[in-house]
Amino acid sequence: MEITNLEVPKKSLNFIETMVEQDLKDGKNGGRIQTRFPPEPNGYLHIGHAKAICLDFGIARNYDGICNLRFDDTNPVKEDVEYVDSIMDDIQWLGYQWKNVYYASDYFQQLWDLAVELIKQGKAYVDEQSAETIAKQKGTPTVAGTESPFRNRPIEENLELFAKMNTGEIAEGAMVLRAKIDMASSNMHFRDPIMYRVINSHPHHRTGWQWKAYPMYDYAHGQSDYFEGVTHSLCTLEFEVHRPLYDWFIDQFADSAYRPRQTEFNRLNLTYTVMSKRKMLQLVQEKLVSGWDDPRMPTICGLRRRGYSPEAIHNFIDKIGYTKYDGINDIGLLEHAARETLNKTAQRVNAVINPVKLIVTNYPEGQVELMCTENNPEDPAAGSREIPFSRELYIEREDFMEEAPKKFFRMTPGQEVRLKSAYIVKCTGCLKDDEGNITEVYCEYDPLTKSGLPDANRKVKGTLHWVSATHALKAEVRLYDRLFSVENPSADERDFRDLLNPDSLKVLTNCYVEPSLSSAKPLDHFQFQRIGYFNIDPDSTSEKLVFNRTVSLKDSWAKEQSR
RNA sequence: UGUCUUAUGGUGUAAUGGUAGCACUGCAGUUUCUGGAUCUGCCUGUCUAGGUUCGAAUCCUAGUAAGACAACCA
Repeated sequence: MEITNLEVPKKSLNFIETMVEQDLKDGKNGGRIQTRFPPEPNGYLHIGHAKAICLDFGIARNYDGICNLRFDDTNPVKEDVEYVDSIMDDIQWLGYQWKNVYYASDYFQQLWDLAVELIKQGKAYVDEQSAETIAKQKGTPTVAGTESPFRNRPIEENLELFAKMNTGEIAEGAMVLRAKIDMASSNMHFRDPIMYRVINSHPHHRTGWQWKAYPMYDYAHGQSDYFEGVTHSLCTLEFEVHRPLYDWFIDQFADSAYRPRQTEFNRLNLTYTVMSKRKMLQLVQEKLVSGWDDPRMPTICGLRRRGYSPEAIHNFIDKIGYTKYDGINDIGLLEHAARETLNKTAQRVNAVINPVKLIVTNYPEGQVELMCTENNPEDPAAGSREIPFSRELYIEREDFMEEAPKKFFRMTPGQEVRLKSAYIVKCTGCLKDDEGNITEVYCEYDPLTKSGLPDANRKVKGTLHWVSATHALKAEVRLYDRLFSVENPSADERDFRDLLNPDSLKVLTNCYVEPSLSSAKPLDHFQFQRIGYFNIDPDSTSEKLVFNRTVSLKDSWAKEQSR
């Protein structure tokens, strides 16, 4: 008998999926589903874009549709090919493939022709007023605007001037083309919006100096959607007020029942993070971070370098959902998604990041034993490996206390602890230098408690990680923490640069890791046992290993201590 | 004194007129050769006031609060 998955609860749909399914049911647009991801190539993609990418590409994937990548490159002043390449890399790294790559600049001629058409219909005009005057005439949300004196100039004159706007004869800022709609509209975007402006100071990254007049977003975006056959144009909430204009432009030219439809969802806000391109660019340019891929940045490349896997990011995006409520997500949820994903996949290794020497005084000098240890207790298929044990080891400095509180289950004189995958040892004391710093810790091992032997099953409160002093590899470890010290930097009145967390990066240069790590490659991720998840930084070389901390393990002892 | 949008535990998100659920966080416990992970339990919520209905988080009205919109940016 066929077993159905009746017990598996159906994941509830978000409001956009609900709409898509309804459209499909209604046979809208011939049952076609087409989305697009429309970045402007003026910056690197961040986790907020990942949310949009997962929606745009995910809808297409789940409903048998297509998703195109379209660069919204209508402003040559800000855009650059550098960004085009990184954007494509990041999308693919997230696991998506577009059907086609398009550029709004592909449509410059088509858009131009349509604008000419609009002028001929008397629905657009060339305005010669300054930007300031136009802004002043726009009125305010509660006060109607006033009409431009150029609003009713003859169609022939408009056509002539519009042509000149693109030849270089007209100075930048001297003229614009405006749609003639309604200067008294309660929607500010209807007060004769600008369709074209002159830019002749910058070449376009694809069309060079060919165009001098460039279309504005409201005109270009919707028409591009229309040209391509987009059915669902998904964007963030701040474009809600633009939607009537989006529809207006399409209504001017549509020649069939097909209509792209814009739907807005909430953008991603994260605590202890800024998500604005402008602020991120400032952090990079002012060298407050090491670059767009600084592991503290919320950029996709930053998260990648930090050690986040695409799965971890998908896991996070799945948890936060899509709604119309503009809230702020706890970055702890992103960190949780990383732990949850990495826990199942990360190879466990021993690394001591703040070392103190531990000498097993009754262990034969010169002897080395290879201890067998699991690669990942969460994944039996991950197998096991051997790690060398010897008389002189390194353990974490914090794992020893000369005078310890009752609940300290680690190394302290007279107390037994387990050295993971090796022996149970009893601490016998320590050596201090003249200033009272602990330089060596001593213990004795019980040969009958080697892992795997019956006596090893003895209950011991604490288990410590360790590396063999002579076999360990020296490494640099970069401990990253939240970039900002306040929960919502964007809502803070102070300059966001004054809100940076001074402890967001700590570099530890005197660390030791187990020898198996010699073959690790950049971006390989690991769990440093009892410490956290780490990956290999691209700066790493075979002479000098460099690790980044992705996220720490939950630490209930630290919590206990901070009470 | 405009237009548009939103309001469910501390945070995010479900419930599509019919028992307010899930995740994160927090707390307590279980278990453990990672003070991790696992497992269990607990705390905490429908903005307010009316209305429609046998029945409202859901529909209607009015308030309140929050956000977006007045770039030759996207």
